[in-house]
Amino acid sequence: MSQSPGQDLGGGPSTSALVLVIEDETAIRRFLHAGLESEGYRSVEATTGQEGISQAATCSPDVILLDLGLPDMDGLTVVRRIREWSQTPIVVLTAREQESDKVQALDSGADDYVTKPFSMPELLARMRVVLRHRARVESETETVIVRGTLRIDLARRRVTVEGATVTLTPLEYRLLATLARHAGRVLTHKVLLQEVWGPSYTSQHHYLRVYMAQLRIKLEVDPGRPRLLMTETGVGYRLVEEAEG
Amino acid sequence: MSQSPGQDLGGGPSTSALVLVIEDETAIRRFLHAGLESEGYRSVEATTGQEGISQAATCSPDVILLDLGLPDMDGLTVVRRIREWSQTPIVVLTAREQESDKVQALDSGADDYVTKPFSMPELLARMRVVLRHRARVESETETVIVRGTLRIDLARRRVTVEGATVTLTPLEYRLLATLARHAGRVLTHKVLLQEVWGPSYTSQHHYLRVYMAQLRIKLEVDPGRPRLLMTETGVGYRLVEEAEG
DNA sequence: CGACGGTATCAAGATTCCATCAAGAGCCTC
DNA sequence: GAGGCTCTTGATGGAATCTTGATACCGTCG
Repeated sequence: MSQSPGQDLGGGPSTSALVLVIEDETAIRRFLHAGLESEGYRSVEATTGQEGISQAATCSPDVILLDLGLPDMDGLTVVRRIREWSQTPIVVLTAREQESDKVQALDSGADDYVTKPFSMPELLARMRVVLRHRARVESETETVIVRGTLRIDLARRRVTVEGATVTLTPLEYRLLATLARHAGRVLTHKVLLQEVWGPSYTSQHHYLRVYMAQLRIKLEVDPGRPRLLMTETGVGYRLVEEAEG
Repeated sequence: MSQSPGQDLGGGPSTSALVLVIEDETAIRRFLHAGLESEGYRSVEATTGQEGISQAATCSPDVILLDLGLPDMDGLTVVRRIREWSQTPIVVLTAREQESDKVQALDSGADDYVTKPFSMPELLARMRVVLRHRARVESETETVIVRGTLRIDLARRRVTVEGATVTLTPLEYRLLATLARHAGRVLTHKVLLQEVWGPSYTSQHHYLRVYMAQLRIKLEVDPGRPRLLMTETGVGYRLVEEAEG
């Protein structure tokens, strides 16, 4: 069952998986680099969260190894930022062994959590797991969604209406981004609450109402008659599939 | 990004995820059962590998928790046997912390590996990870049923007649979706009521009549002479197998 | 023909769900 | 600590949906 990084799904000549390593400590970075190389993976490195996020966008890696303890920004934020537009598997790599850290990272969108000191064989095995998931679902979500005058750029985290930038609060943006990532489909109240607020808020339907209203005020031409953010009574909400006339 | 025990696109009254627990030690089984129940998961239990494998086949769980140290057979074998025909996520649960065990289990097809003593919150978080993978796969599988001018897109929860979207109430949709999932077959009153309204409504035949009439008004060309939603007098209802001329 | 079991249709409460306004709490900046 | 922004929470009216009862239909059988 074990699967080599050089797995070739009928593509080009040498398609070894590309690993993005986001890690500030040089020693560990070298260690990882050596281990990955010996298994035939190609790797790209970043030493800050900012750099990591932009690398994730530009070099479209097959898997991301992320140290939570970066100097410039919170690791969880890095996970969430990447998840806003990318489904690339993320394996978190950290010295923190606290249960709450693990839960938070996993709920933020990480696919696995390995605590230092970790063993390279185990890390590699866990990478194979997330890679074989990915092999099954090779889907690239588009990063720019346009619906009429509304434009959502998930990678740049920018929302414009008729060309003018709309400033959204963090929660407003997350809600909109979640809907945008699944544009055209209904997302249930529960799913939305869980993705935007977290697993323990699944019954706070009220939050959704307030924030959907807020988004409509900022995005819709006539907030009373939404044409973009539709409500599916008793089920949830939906961002329209196509711009309508 | 996390996924709750109950993602529900109108599939039924209360669809919480089903967890198969394969564990021989009673104490741990109880502990797991309690933890799962408090999060709203339903669970099924097996105490041997054999039993576990057959349960995995019969009750089609959403995720499997598997103890590697079963009395009757090797845990790895259980993983492999299940993987021969099923993609259901498997989280391995064991006292063995040896690196080689982990690697073997993961490479055999397990999706995660948690060592005892484990914390329930962490286990639940890891379950959410594998469940949301699964949810993504499922939501991207297109299931579209076409009968003449009627088109039912189960993934998008969208119904159109001659291209025009028909707005259905939650109950209307659930009823239609249930019929559509078993298209061609007769569903008895009892089954329909149970799937759509819940187990305690199996005698409310009246509801069915009202809602079938409603669906026919919205979907049929001539509601008085149904060509799609057929009545099987004394038995139940049926969505026609093929579009008829 | 008339009764009967099962079915279809209609419409009016009852209930649930949704949009909106607004005030208070928490947090960060200055 | 003042001010601004954001998030949480409560209250309210209104819309959509569900439930329920009354009534008409339709074929079968006595």
